[in-house]
Parts: sequence; structure tokens; C-alpha cells
Amino acid sequence: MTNLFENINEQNIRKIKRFLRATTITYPKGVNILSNVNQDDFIAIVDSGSIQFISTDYDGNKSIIEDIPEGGMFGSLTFPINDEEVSCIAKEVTQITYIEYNSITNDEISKTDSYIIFIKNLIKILSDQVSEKNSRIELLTKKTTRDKLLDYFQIQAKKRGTKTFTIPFSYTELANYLSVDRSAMTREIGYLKDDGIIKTNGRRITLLY
Amino acid sequence: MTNLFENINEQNIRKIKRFLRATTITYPKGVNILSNVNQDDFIAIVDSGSIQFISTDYDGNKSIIEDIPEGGMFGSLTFPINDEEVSCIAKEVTQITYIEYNSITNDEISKTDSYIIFIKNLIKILSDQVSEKNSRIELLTKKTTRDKLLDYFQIQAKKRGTKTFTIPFSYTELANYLSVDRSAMTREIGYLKDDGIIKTNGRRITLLY
DNA sequence: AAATAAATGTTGCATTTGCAACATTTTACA
DNA sequence: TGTAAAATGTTGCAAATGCAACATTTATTT
Repeated sequence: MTNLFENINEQNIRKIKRFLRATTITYPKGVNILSNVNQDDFIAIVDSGSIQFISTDYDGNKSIIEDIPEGGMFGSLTFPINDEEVSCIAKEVTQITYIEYNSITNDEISKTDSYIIFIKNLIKILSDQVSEKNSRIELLTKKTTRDKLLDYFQIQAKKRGTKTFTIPFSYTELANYLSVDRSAMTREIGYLKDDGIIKTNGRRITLLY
Repeated sequence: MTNLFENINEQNIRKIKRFLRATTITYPKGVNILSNVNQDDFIAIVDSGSIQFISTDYDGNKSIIEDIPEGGMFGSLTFPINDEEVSCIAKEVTQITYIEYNSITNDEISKTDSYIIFIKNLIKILSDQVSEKNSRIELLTKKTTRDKLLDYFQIQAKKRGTKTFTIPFSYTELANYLSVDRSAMTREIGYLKDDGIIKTNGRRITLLY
């Protein structure tokens, strides 16, 4: 995963942050981060800890829109920050640095070499996010739980280059990611084993075809 | 929708394109655009016409990942271009300009004013795409067809600021967007009308609550 | 180490859904 | 303008799925 300040030295990072009016806030575990955000568009970098965007509908059904780990970024332009349905929770003690989106064209800084690198990193991260979301959309449009599971397993196998791999989620989280009922998913995984299509050992999966 | 060259004059557009090694290709209707793309990472701008990214699984089931209209952009970094499952079809005669991703840090151009505007446009477009995809993911994670429809209708109503609106899709395309069976969707829309929750007149929907 | 919470596994049942196979209407185009 | 193609509407039926209500195992916390 690309880091927003990759290939930029400490001194220039400080310089960029200063010109982009960076502010850093530390949140305790479980807090809703977006509750005290101001009006201007911003880009947020997760310096340490991790957060989760959760959508909750009128019935109380929850689904995870996105997990953002340490080093990740998100922005007011990429999430509907003022949507009552969506909340952003710190999964642990989390430090976040906010920079102002409108300072991106700040003339004083915009023509320096390290700034161009910063911008290229930002473009790469955003592109990767679009790509990751395209993959999830491709998964979510599969009709059956079996198709979703097999597609997900195939993507993992391809990514690691091996037919045996450990899923990076708990099964509870995987059900959420695929947007299927957890118990129904467990049942379907059972059928896949019965049919000799996969083997499992805890979160370790082996594709048998 | 932001255009990649918004707020940049013709002369500077030509200059930017030259430095980013832009090439323009025109495709006839129905052609698979990605079949003759080279290896380097690129950003593509739809100058005229429109295209559609389609995923086809082993069963022949098709789902539309994304529609890109005139003025839109996509990139090799945002779509898995070499995934056999994904193809990109020209919906009509379509002209596309490709620019090289790696030329983004071209020193000769990167410090000019119009280039900074170009970069800001690119960041805005990518952010909007992430946002749009987050919305669709939120929809796709709803459990029932009814929930998907109601959520979609509410988003449309909110966007237009009125409880009566025309959907920007055919019903066939809407079913695809929500990833539900078209006939089952028609049936569910019928139930919604029976229950007095909506009224319809062709593609014109009125929310009754 | 005990207690509490979280994750995982299992199953019956009612509901939702996809699918197939049509009829009908609308749109595109030769 | 006539014809083909696409979109829309309808319905029975089998399959897939969510849901509830548990038991069991694994983690976490005090």
C-alpha cells in the first residue's frame, strides 16, 4: 500500500504539512471520528491505529463500507460525511492528520519537487481505492453466496500466487464484506467442502481445483 | 461532473497533452477498447461517445461495473485491465485520449500553473469516483430488493430535492445496477405500489411518504 | 484463572429470489 | 413505414437465503 508521504524526507513532510494547514488529532477507541469535523473539504491520513466506515440503516442493520488501516487515507470528497447513515469509528486509539483540500493549489508549495511526489502518491492511493472498490462491486454483484465465496477465494489465490492461503478477515467480517448472512455463509462453506471444491483449517483455505 | 481539463485554456491543454504523450484513438460502436492497449499505466479521457465496463463470469452472467459518459475518465490503475472477466465496450462511436501515467511527474511541465489545475481536477474526479462507488457499495450491501429500491429512490429524491423524479436508467439497467433479477425487481416495484409506498408512471417515480 | 465477550458452527423454517417462459409495448433502424 | 430488436410486464416454481435460536469454541479483560 502506498503511503501519502512515501519517498519524501521528514523535513519536506513537515513543510508540506505546514503549507496544507495540517492538524493532528488523537481519538480514543470506539469514538465516532466524524462528529467534530469542520465544514471545509479535507484529506485525512491515519498516522496510527485504524478506523472503520459503517453504514447503519433504519432497521439497525450494519454493514462495513471500508476499513482503513494505519497509513491509509480518506477524505470528505470520498465519503458522504454528513450522511446520517454513515459513521466512522476508531477501532483502537487512533491518530489522524487532516489537511485542507483547498490548499492543494497553494502556490507557495505547489511547484516544489517533493510536492509533486506527494501529489503523485495521492493520485496513486485514490486510484488504488477505486480499483479496490471495483473489485468489491464485482464480488457484490454475484448472484449466489457460492459465487461470491469462490470469486473471493480465487482473487486471494491469484494475489498470493498459491492455492492455499489464510483469509485476512474473521469469518464474521468476511460475511459482512460479501454482504451475506454469516450462518448461511458457514453453511455454504460446508457445501463447498462436501463437494470437494475447497478444504479449510480455521481461516486457512485450500482450493482443490 | 468535473472535466479533466476544466479551467484550462486550449493552448495549455495542448501543451499538457503533448508533455504527457497523449494519443487519441476513435473506436466504432461495440468494440472492446481494452484489447489493444499497451503495457504502460495510462489515464484515459472519453472525448466523445461513452463506454461501459462489463464483468462476465464463467456462467456468462454479465454485470455492469461502470458506465463512463462523455467527459469521463478511467485508468489502468483503477480497473484490472488484464482481468479476463472484465471488458470495456464502446456503446457508440467513441473517441478516447490516452495519457501516460508515468509522465505525471515530468519536470518540464509539472511546475506550471495550468498543470496544477489539471492535477487538482484529476484528484477531484478520482475522489468523486470513490464516492460514487461507496454509494453503490452501500446499496449493494442491502439485503432485500425492496431495501435496495427504497434506498436508491431516496438517494435520487435527496439529490434532486423532490419526491418525484425520473430515474436516469432503463429498468433493465437499474436491475443491473442493483444486481437483482429484472423480473423480480418489477414484481417488487409492484408490491411497493400495492403497499402505497410509491407511485410510478413509466420511469417517473413518486415517493408517497 | 475466572468471567465475559466475541467468534464460529448448526439447523428448521418462512421468505425472498432467480429463473424460465411467456405476452405486450416501445424503440431503433434499414 | 414496416420490421426487427430491446424493454417491460406477468407468473409458477424450485432454490437460495435470511433469520432465529441455539451450542461450542476461542479471545479478551479484569
